[in-house]
Amino acid sequence: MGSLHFGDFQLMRGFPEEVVHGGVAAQTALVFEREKPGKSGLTVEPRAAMALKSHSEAERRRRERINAHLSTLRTLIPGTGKMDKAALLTEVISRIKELKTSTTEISQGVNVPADADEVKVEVEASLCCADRPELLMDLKQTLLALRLRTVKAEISTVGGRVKNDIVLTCEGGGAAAATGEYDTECNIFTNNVHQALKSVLERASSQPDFSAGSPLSGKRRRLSPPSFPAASSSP
Amino acid sequence: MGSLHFGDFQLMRGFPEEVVHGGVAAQTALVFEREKPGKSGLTVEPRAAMALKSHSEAERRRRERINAHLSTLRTLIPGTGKMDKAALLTEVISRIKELKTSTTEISQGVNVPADADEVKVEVEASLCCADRPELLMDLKQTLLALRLRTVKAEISTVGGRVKNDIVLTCEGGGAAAATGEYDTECNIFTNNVHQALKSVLERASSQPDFSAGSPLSGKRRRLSPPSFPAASSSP
DNA sequence: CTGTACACGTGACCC
DNA sequence: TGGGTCACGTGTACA
Repeated sequence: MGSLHFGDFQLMRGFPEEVVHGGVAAQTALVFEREKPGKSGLTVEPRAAMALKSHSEAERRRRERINAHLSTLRTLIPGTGKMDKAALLTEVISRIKELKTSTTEISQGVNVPADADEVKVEVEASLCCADRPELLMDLKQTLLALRLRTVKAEISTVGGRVKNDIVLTCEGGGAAAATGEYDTECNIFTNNVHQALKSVLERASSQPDFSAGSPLSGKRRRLSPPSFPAASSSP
Repeated sequence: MGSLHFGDFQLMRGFPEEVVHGGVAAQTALVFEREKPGKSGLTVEPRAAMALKSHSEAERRRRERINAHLSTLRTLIPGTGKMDKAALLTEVISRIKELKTSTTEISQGVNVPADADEVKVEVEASLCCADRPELLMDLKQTLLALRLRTVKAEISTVGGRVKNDIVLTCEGGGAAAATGEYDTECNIFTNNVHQALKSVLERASSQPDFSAGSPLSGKRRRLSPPSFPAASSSP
């Protein structure tokens, strides 16, 4: 699938392919036209000519297949439309490498056993509501008041709505997870986190809407905006 | 990099390439060797022969470049060592497609904002230790005793060591996240989870080893460590 | 005029 | 023995 709908970059490199087909090399092949019947009663030259013709046709099919695959590769990787064959393949291998590393990074990110025994407990919270100008600041200060440390944060907005995915630990909980400090520091109800986030939600609802007339019906993603993981706040 | 150390599948298809180089077509090119100086004082046939030779050489370099890239693609995708060129390209485009879809799936997995306001709080715990036969059963019962519900679990083992990544909520916490039930049910210290997992760890350590000699000395990566920009410690 | 890039046909090779 | 694949040299177009 998806092989012939492309721009036919390398097939139309001059003539409409029939003219090329009866080109120079084909004529040199027809130069051997003689009258010499084979010993088996069958003329051998027409057979040889037919074999040669089918041979060249098979080769032409092979080239078409390969070039069709190259064209689909061009559609898969953006920006390679007018590239060289070799440059296209270079881009292909770089894409495969970076995609492979990114997938393995993500999937085995927290998935490889460490060499030391350890126990880690984190709180993963997500808040989804309509976007407000001061939402991020409010959220940040609320979490700060709970003495929680932000390990990871991911924010995405679509159609005026925002979703914040946060991973939290208690202060110093990362390194102290295997020690006794963790136990004394991390006495926070998940309850507390939940209630705090609900308070953020309520405060946001009591204020005027951020995007009044939102003309965005199309999808629009926004990954990790520069504002959220701001560490230092009001001292 | 990484182009000539491969098995040289298509370059060694018969002769050692020097014999091929002086093959049939090259001899037919040398047939035009005559003595006929051009009117500008310079002989034209040797020039044409040289141009033709450099042309074929350039074409040969181009083929080598493309085939080198194809060889690196063979090294990148396992199992394509003895494949056709077209089959190799087919495998390449399928790999690119699946890698692309998997990355987008992972990255946008929990990333789309929901249509209703909601707050969700989960506990994400990970336990990393040497593998034991009864470890899983112990872990399961321990979490059950805490009235926690396992939302997601990921277990990976390497070299006799095991890592369990678990995402937990209180019983019925998933649907009741936006209601008041959640608050009354989910009064569990993350502390408690941590201590319970530590007890599992201690029970595992007091029992005979599962795989005696663990030969793991290779490097192992661990992404997303608690190295995120830490919020200011003391307000 | 000099490269560079592409498609083509052809000989050799392997099932 | 054909059908399939490969590398090669060549003709041709474009910069």
